[in-house]
Amino acid sequence: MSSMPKDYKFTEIEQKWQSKWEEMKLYHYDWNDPIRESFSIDTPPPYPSGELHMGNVLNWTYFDIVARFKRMQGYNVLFPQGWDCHGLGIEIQVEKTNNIRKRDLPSDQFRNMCMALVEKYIGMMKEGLLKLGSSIDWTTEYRTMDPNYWRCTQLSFIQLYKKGYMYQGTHPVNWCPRDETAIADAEVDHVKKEGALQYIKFPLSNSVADEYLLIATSRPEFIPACVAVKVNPKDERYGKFVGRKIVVPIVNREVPIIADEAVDMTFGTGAVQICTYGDKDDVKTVIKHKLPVIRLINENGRITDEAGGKYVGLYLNQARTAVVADLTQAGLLEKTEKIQQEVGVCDRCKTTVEILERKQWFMKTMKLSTAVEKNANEISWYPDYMKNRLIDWANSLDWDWVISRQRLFATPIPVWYCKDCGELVVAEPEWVPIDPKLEGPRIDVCPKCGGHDFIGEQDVMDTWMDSSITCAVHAGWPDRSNWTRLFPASMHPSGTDIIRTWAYYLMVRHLALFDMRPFNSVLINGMVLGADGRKMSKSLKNYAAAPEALAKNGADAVRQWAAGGGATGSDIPYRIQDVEYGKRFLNKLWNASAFASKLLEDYTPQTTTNTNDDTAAVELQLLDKWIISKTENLTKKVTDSFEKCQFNIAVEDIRNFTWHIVCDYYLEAIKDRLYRPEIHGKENRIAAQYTLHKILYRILQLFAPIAPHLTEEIYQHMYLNTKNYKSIQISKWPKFNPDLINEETEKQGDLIITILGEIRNDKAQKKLPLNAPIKNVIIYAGNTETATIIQKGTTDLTSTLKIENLKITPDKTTQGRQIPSTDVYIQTEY
RNA sequence: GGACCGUUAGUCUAGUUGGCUAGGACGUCGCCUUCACACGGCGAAGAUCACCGGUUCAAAUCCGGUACGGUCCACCA
Repeated sequence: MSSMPKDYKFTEIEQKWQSKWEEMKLYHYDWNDPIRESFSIDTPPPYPSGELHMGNVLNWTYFDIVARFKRMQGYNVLFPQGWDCHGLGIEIQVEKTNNIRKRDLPSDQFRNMCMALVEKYIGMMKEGLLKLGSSIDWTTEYRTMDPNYWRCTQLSFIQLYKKGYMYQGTHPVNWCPRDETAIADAEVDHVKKEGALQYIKFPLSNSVADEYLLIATSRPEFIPACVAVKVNPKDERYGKFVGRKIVVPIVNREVPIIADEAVDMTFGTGAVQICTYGDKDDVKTVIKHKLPVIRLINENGRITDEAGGKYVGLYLNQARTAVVADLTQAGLLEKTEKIQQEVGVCDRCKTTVEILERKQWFMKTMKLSTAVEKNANEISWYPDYMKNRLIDWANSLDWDWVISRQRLFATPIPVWYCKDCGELVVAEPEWVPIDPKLEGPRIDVCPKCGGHDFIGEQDVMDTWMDSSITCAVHAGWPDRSNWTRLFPASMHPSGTDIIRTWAYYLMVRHLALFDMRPFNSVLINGMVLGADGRKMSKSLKNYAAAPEALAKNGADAVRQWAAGGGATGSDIPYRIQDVEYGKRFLNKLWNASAFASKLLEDYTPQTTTNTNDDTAAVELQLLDKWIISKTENLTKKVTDSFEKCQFNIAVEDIRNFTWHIVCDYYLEAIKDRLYRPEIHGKENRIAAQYTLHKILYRILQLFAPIAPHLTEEIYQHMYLNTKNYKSIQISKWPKFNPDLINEETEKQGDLIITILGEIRNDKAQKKLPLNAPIKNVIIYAGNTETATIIQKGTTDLTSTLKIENLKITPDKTTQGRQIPSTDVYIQTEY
């Protein structure tokens, strides 16, 4: 036992332990341990986007608590850390900060700029994770832009190609005209926008009476690409026209009028133009009715030669103005209405997404939906109801996953095309990592035509292709022969917002690659909101910077907010008061420990590493047994809460018990026994010391996963000599001991505590200090049994309350202060 | 429009299998400088547990409905 300084200086102490833990290699996964069971966390590699944010703090606190808890339970814990580097976000930022467009400079130069920015961001985020005290095994650190990770991603592509999961096709895809790339459904955001609904006359062909249909559309610029008009066959107005032809204005092309029951008769005019492609519904209609496709726009959102006529080269919004003007002039525009519409925008650059048909690479994911649902139902979800998000998403998809992107900073698709015959050459596993834009295939001639020249694939892979194989990569695939012992991962942590991407893509990739699910449980975190309950954003002025919060309050305080701020999976606001409360609790625990360490200076406990094997050498008092019983109950509750990832319950129980039961009552009650053994007896003093020593250690252990730094510091001062663990972080998690639970003792102790509180209350009402002496106290127990119980607390009552004469009688009375819902009455005389 | 979640004191929240005299925090008010801690202690006020109905000896808790809020998804041409 070494003496503890008066104040807890979190800045110094947290930093000290962060580097000491690293020196001790405390968090390294032991790849060669054949005995201990492994527990692996599929740490989602974050997208380096700048400084660590509060959302990261929440996530990493969650699974760091799990990692520390599991480690103490004796598991060989794998807590890896990677960085998901590629992506449109970085490309856009590099363009913005350097004021360039990526296609204006050599691709490798642009990619180097991206890598430099990513490295800068990784540095910032890593510093944040270290300050948070995350027990990451840094020997596992990787970047998805590293050649070795490219190799994994490309290898998985080759294997999936060989298994028939990867194919090329010309299917309409979501297209961002600004970034000139295809994007997945999951990358499309929907925003509300004010739009105009134009009512346009489409003349019927071969009509003697100049009949026309009125078409309502919010996208008149698509008229040149109109391939049909659809109506609901049940619609009395139009049913009779089905099968006839109609003339598309401006281009004067005849198109069929088709029947489709999906048409909403109440919206607009009930007659809809089908254009290739104005929206996703058009795509479905074209496929269903086998309609021709007229390509209206090209990759950068301009009108094509193919369809454009006089509008060639215009951007869509320019074309709209021109088309509307032309329609007005022709007298075909009947009216314009304002409407609220929702449009899809690119989630990175917010440009309106268009639908474009272009050759792309796809992964056959649709056929895995049943398997996704089955596996989602078989794994554990914390909280359970979140599994619906994955199942619903899998079942709602309209088409396969577009895995190709037309970008630069990404993993290349390892394929080539024969210049002569177009034959596809896919890389062999031993060729990767490889960039087909820079290198040719490692064959001499085209296997089909014998040609010598090849063109490398220009498209690259979706970033999710990198990050959706983490479970296998973390486990050691493809290099470690025994990687399957860490697969599936024990736990995959995910945010509510990325279930449909991360959890889904992990699921389909691993199912397709290995016919195995990637993880056995999912831990869900909610979003971090501003203190006002709204989404945290710099523009709303409710943004809290994580590095600042950590520097100001320390990791252990911020971690308490993250763990205790709300139920697992629910969104939690960042409330400063919560952090400050956490800070005050640390202070309380520190002071209580410093106090205890003084009182325990002359106490020599048995040296043991078995938490359940120490026994008191002396007879314990009622309150000693009472607090030990309560501590066991707490142990059970906290262990259960951690098992179920209910961190908020664990935090609250530990704090309330420590602060309001141990400090406010138990510590107050035993003070006099500890101070004055000459009055209360040496045995009584040792009993209190034994109990205090035991319960404080227990509290530190239970709290260690949440506040690792403070608990470590106290442990090192007070318990290192007797407990034989070099760190509390690897001490053996306490096992709940039902033998130490005694409900009768707890009830009796509670009665003593209630009496204590009642007499304190009496002093308060008489406006006396709590240490004011009381001359006489008579407790009327009401019966002999109760009197005997209260008798057991005599020492603690008299010493805590400074009672000079305490008389306990089994007599009944109704005079004085009643202990609520009992027959016990108290009379005091000062 | 669909799915999921929520609605508990001025504010935030706990209450997982129905037994609660509804727990805690922040804030408010009063008292106490007490020999670990004023970053403290003791105490007070403050809640018809959104609303309506049902099941039950018993409902904040279970069931049905309504209203409001949130999140995700899908969407109207």
